[in-house]
Amino acid sequence: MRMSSQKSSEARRVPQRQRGHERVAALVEAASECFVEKGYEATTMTEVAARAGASIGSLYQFFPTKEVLAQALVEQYSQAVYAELGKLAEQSAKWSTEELAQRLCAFLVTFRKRHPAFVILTESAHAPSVDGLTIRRRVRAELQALLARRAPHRSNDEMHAAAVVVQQIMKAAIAIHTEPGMPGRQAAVTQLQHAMQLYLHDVFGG
Amino acid sequence: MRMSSQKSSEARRVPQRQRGHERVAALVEAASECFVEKGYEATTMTEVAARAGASIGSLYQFFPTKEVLAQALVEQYSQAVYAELGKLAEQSAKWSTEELAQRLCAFLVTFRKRHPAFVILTESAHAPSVDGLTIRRRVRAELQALLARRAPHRSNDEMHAAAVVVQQIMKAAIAIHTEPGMPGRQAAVTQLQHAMQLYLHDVFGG
Amino acid sequence: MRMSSQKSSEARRVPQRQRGHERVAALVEAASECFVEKGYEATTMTEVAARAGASIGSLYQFFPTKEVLAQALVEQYSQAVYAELGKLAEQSAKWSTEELAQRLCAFLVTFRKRHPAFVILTESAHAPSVDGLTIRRRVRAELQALLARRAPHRSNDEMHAAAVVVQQIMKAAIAIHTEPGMPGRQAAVTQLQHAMQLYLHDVFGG
Amino acid sequence: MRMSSQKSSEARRVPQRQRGHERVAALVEAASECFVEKGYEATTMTEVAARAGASIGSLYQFFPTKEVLAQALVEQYSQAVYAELGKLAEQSAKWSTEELAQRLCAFLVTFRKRHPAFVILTESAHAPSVDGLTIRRRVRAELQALLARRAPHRSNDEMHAAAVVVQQIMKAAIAIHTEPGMPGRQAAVTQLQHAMQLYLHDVFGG
DNA sequence: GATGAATGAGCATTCATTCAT
DNA sequence: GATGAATGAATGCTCATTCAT
Repeated sequence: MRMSSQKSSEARRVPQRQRGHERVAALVEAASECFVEKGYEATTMTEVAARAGASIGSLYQFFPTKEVLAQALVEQYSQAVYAELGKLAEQSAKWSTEELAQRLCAFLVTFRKRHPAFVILTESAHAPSVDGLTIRRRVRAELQALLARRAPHRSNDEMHAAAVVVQQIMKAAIAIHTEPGMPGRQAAVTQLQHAMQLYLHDVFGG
Repeated sequence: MRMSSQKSSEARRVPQRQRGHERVAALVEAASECFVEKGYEATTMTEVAARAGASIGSLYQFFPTKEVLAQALVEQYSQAVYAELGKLAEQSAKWSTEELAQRLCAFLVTFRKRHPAFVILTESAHAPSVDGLTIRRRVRAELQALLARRAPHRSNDEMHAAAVVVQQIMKAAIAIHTEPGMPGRQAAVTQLQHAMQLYLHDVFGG
Repeated sequence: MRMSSQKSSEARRVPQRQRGHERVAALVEAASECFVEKGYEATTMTEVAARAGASIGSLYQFFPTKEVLAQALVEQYSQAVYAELGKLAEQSAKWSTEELAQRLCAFLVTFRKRHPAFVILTESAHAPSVDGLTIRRRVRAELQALLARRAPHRSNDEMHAAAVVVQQIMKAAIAIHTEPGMPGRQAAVTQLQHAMQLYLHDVFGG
Repeated sequence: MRMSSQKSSEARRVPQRQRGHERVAALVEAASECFVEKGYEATTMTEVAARAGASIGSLYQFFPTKEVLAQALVEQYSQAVYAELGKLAEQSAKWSTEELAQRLCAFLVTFRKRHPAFVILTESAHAPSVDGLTIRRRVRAELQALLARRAPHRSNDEMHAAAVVVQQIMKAAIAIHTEPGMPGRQAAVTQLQHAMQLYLHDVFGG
């Protein structure tokens, strides 16, 4: 007796055997690599399968569409961001503004190192219907909550705007880390942190 | 005897007649629209030609590959950025730090409104071999020069780092302007300007 | 020692247990639905299995190919047609020509309502190698016998030709019943019966 | 200046050069053969192209979809049926009922010999969105008009029903002609004509 | 016997690019 | 120079069938 409706074009099929789980893991890993190296559009399902040591049919067994494949990755990663962001928020209470600025600037950079496909899939404007927007908003909401604890005297609207700014600076940190062959990269990172710190000071104290 | 007839197979052919210039203009315009609407990869040469009211053969007469077409667009636009950025630098001497911050945040946003394809082609990491990197560096250099006039006591390295930060904040402004359906967008923009101002104050005065 | 264990690789395996019979019944039922809804070619083994609540492997346990599956359906139904046609022939002795015409026109229509896959699989010229021809001939033979009782003075050849005509009119009845949204369908059916009656009169009496 | 909107998935592209017309003709011819031999679903675009001596890209240049290809065939043929049916109607006035019956039975059979794909594409229930229904209705309407001239005393509804019956008998003629290896085919055809004649007599005279 | 993962040839379709007219 | 037909490798995806567990 089945319950899940398998529309073949709806959701991914969930592996039910040991072998299946391993396959899916390899597939996801391979897909991640491909997306990072060549972007969503230029990644071919054939190559993903090949890189995972699977047949094309095997790939489609679990991910009925390239889009679903990308969504699965994003889903996986976005859960991780939320979780790690939550942890950051917890610890943030005991940090100085300077340390907070530093941690925030490092956050996405570090995350991207572990899950490189996340940022690529999320930012890519013309990628799939992977809803980067939804994720960005939720991240924003978490940041807003984090900041609000430190500036209880500010309105929600003020905190939202601040969260937007902080989020953009966090993204900027990635860009600086990512740009190939940038001279004085470390100094630039430090300056960005400094800018973040100045802004946070203003938000918390002003 | 023609002057400067470029025969290197990778360069676009320069139109020799009036009619040709109109053609090229229409082609470039059509390409720009397509790239904006669907991104580099998803844009087809056939559609560009069709939208310009030209035949596919005609398009290839002037732009021997899709990549060259994109590069032509970027070339055109990048000249414009440099020029406008130069003008900004000239005028910047008489502005308060606040006004400078505001102008910098508005700069790319305004530019993008006039030339939407520029940012798309430039940012898209996996698009063509359009060298966004070169452009980014030159823009950075211009910003560095602009900032250096106000902070003569700073070293070149310090100014480079500051230019990187400023550039990133300018890009952030685009992102905020571009995100669909963002609530409190105006407040966020204002906050970003504020962050820029705080940072510039520190750079100039500290 | 099993009796009649069919090992020829093209024959379906006969289920040995209670559970197996239920399975097969569900499978056949599901297949019937699929064939009716989407035709032979468009029906996938995977969907048949899913609709029967079975796994694809289970389906192949009993029906080694898609073709065998279709043949099993046709086999099942064709036995039923022969049987029902036999009953019709028995009763036909006591009917007026008018009533006979009416019954004949209704026969396939009624049968199709109970076993919709039969006609689809049988008529579809390019479907499987289901031998619709054989069935058509046997049905024809039964009709010929039925008619011959009423027209003993006619030769076999004459009766064969008449059976062909009657059979075609019976098929026509299905078409009229099946065409979607036909206006005045009832009147058309009545007219077809009338045509059948006129023809039978001629055959029997002329 | 173009006028026709080329939606690439909408309509077929019309050839504009000599070469193009030849290609299209060859393509259509090849498609017709394939559809006849294997039916709509089993026909592959690759084979159509190959049989026409064209590349697959060339085929898609003119027929953006397999469905459009089929529709083009049907369109072409249906215009021909209407025209020939019109001619038949004109001449029918001077025919005896017997001759009319004979001509009607022969009509589709003859047509099918010249355009074998027509019937296949039109009758195939699960083919494309080729609207066999629309064509069938229009043919029916023509038949109704033809019959109405001979039976002015009949109502429209009566004539419609009669047209349905006549059309079905015409289709039956095809079936009899088409069935492989039928013994006594000629006698059967004659009987079908006879049945048609009996029916027409009744309609016209009764 | 049941299950579901694995396979890969095959299909419709796309698109950058070339070339004859 | 312009036009549009030609090309074919490449892509996303399907599905009948096999097989290890």
